[in-house]
Amino acid sequence: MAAKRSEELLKELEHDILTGTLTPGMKLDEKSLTERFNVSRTPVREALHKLASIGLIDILPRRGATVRKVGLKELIEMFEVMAELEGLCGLLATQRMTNDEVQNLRHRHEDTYILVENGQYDTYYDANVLFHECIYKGSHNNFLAEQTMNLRNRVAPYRRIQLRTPRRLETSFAEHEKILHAIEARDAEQTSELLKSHVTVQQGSFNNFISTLPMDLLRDGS
Amino acid sequence: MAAKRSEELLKELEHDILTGTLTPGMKLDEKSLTERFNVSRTPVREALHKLASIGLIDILPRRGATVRKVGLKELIEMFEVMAELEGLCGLLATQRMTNDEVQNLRHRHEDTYILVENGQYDTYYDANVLFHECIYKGSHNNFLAEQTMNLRNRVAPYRRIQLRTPRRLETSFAEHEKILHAIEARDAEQTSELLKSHVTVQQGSFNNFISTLPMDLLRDGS
DNA sequence: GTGTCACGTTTTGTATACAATTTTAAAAAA
DNA sequence: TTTTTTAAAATTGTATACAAAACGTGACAC
Repeated sequence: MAAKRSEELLKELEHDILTGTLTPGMKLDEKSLTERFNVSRTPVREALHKLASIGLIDILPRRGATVRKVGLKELIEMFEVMAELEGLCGLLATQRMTNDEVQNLRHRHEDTYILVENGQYDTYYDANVLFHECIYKGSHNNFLAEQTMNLRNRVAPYRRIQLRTPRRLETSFAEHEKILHAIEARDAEQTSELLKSHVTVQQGSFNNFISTLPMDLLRDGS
Repeated sequence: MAAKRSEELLKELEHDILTGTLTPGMKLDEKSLTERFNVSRTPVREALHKLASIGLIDILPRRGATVRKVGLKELIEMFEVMAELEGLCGLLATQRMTNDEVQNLRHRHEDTYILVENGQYDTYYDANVLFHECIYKGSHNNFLAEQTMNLRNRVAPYRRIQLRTPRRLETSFAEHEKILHAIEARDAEQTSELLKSHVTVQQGSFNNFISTLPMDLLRDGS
């Protein structure tokens, strides 16, 4: 897109936020970043502004940038939208995926079984992302796929928390199996419903998710 | 958000694109903009980058910025997502709007009747936007409302074209009446369905919309 | 006449200098 | 001790200067 250097910064900072190296609330002052990346303030500012418009950081006039803290209300709102987009992806994917694509998805799914058995949380998390991205792309609606991934990234800092919930992996794997089954049966409506609930409530309830969130990651007054 | 000056530029340029003063494909070179707004290149570049991340313009490395030309395929994809978001807004709004909010919406709707009778296209267009924004906000999901408005803005340059389709105003007004009726009846499912179809196919068919699009607004190969 | 290469111009990407505002810190007064 | 004021320091917003890459023009060769 834009400059080469500023694009690198963007990717790196985005990665840091998504993986939790930079947690919500942290300050990002320009000077430190210029030193860290050995560039001038100009590309740093461009990267920051891009992050801001993606929604990953907040920039207040004359007060610098901070990793975005999302209020509880907004987080719930985001999941509400996320569920709908994910459901639409599933609906369209079920109608539009070729048999080859479905088969590919099944293989990808079955390959993750070993990770569940060994309890490899981090690796499973990445594989999980890929599984869902396969469905996004399966919708054959590129714009939708990108929007959904963007939103997924935006809530990622908060999802990673709930990684180590007991039996989380087994539950996720079982739900994936059901979703895959619905796709193979070409039951679009059921795929959509399964995905909508899979996104947020995963296993038990949304309450579990909320309860396990460290409060300091949320905006004050939540 | 960011700087005061660059924020003004952003708004003004966005307005120009949304109203059609700047049409898809036009080049936006930095020098002209610095002269037009009497500022240096720095705020100009910031505004351009923001527009790029909103999706209204394209920035190619070392090749400048152009008002975004959306391919036909992508345009269809965007409307597919738009319909879903609009439908979700309607679904939630029907469940969550207070009686006062519904009443307010009805008044707003009835006020537009005079515009239909007089064939005041431009004024009706604005009123139409407000009507829909009322529903967005009625979802009581601020994040969803913003996302929907953003997407609406992104396709706005292409919607404005079809303004003068014969009997477009009457049809739109009648559909609004039906939507409003479903909301008043608290029939969330019907509201959602009505809105989904209202967004795109308006009156006859999506084909009509596609057919009336000036081809030079679309990317090559569409 | 057409195609290609070279040079000059234009435009973008980056760095740095300057201006303005906010934060902080300390000092003075209550 | 606490609060308020004030000034210095640090940080952000803007402008300009410099570097590098792309575009256009023109000349030369075929």
